[in-house]
Amino acid sequence: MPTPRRTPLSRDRILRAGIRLADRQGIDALSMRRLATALRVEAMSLYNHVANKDELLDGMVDSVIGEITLPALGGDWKATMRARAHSALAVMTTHPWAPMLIVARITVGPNRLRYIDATLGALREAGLSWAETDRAWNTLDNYIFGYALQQQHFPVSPDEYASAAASYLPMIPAASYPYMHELSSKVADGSHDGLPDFVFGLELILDGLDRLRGRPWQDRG
Amino acid sequence: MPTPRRTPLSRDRILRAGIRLADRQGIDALSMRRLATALRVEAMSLYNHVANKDELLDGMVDSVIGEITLPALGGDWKATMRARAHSALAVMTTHPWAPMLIVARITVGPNRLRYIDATLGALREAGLSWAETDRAWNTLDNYIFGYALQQQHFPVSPDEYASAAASYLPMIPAASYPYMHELSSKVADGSHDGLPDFVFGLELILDGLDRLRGRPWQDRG
DNA sequence: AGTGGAAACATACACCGTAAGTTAGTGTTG
DNA sequence: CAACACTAACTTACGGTGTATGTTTCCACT
Repeated sequence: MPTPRRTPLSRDRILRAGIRLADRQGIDALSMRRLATALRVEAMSLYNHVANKDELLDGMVDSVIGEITLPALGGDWKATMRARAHSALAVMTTHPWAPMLIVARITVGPNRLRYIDATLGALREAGLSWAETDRAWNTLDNYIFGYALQQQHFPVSPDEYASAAASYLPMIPAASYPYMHELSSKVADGSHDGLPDFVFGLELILDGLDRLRGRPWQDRG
Repeated sequence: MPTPRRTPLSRDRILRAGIRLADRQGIDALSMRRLATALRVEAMSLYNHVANKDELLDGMVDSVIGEITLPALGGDWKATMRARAHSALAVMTTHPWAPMLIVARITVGPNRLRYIDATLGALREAGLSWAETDRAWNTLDNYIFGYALQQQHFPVSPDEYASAAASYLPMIPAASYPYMHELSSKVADGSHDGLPDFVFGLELILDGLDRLRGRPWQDRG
């Protein structure tokens, strides 16, 4: 027997397998038994490395947050925050189950701490007060993860969006829902794409922060 | 036997009981069996009125959305949208389980349709193009529900926030997380409340939309 | 060679959503 | 009034869940 017949389990191996499984089969498919099977092991063996399922999910979340490229200090703050937002969204797109868990459990792992710290740094060095930095960070992340959630659960894919709008149109009578009806019509006939637009809200917020930044001195701490 | 010994079930009674149960015990406590028990009935009887648990949740969600006061047409658009946002947040605070379900399942009931339609109307009549209206609505709702989610899962209550920050401080060494550490210090010593601030991001977005609105004509449809 | 401890396995429990089948009560019709 | 159809309740059962508890295997060290 040259190779050990049992490759040993480890917390890291479990986390990676969990992420893989959730990526491929969806978060609902991630049960302790199924994850164990994927690792060719019995369910209870996992408990030697993670306390329980919640801790497993926390670990997966923090690992995924680690994939987001950290904002760097010293450059143009707006470009930095823009890049951070797009990186976060990209990671959330690769792991569609992640945003829900991120907002559902606040527990912070080391990666999340690092992520928050770098964000605070970029905003603070951009000239915002501490209070403004705190609020700016929250506003950005609320928007980013809110967008990721909405995008993830969208029922139709972008390319079939127009045809979907056309087929839903009868269920939105103009008499009851005039604006909804007209907007859907525009999507159906192609005069408006109707696609979710991450950039729109992001730039709105960034511009708003910029105006705040350029404001004359007042309650700054 | 003057009164019927069994008060008949109904979809509406089930929905209301579900909302009550979720409000009081949390959404995890809402199982078909427990809900049935609360209604003094067997679990399977519920299936005569709702197709399955998902449909039950959809009904609860749409009912809750119906509690949000609809934006009215004709007034100051900004005040209207501000009121809408605060009403939505208030409803999400009364039913803390709701925002998660709202973003998790896109299915639209009549109340949600009405809610969206009124929102589109207010924005459209404020002078935004259809594309801008669509994007503005999404930006606002991403922020509102993102905020509600974050607020709901916050681990400590506002009044013990400062003391919580003080106790967490040792876990955030200044060497590893300088900005996070300093921000937490400011919360601990009371020089920054650190509380989530709904208004900050909301007004940022509303101001941004206002600037868009006053912009010279271009791609407007 | 023997032994201690880590980590795997096995069993069991209470709970979940719901398919399928059965029974009770009520309103309609002959 | 009797017979019936329908609705909506109940009962049972199945395969799944997270995990507490107890047992066994195997490796690394003396």
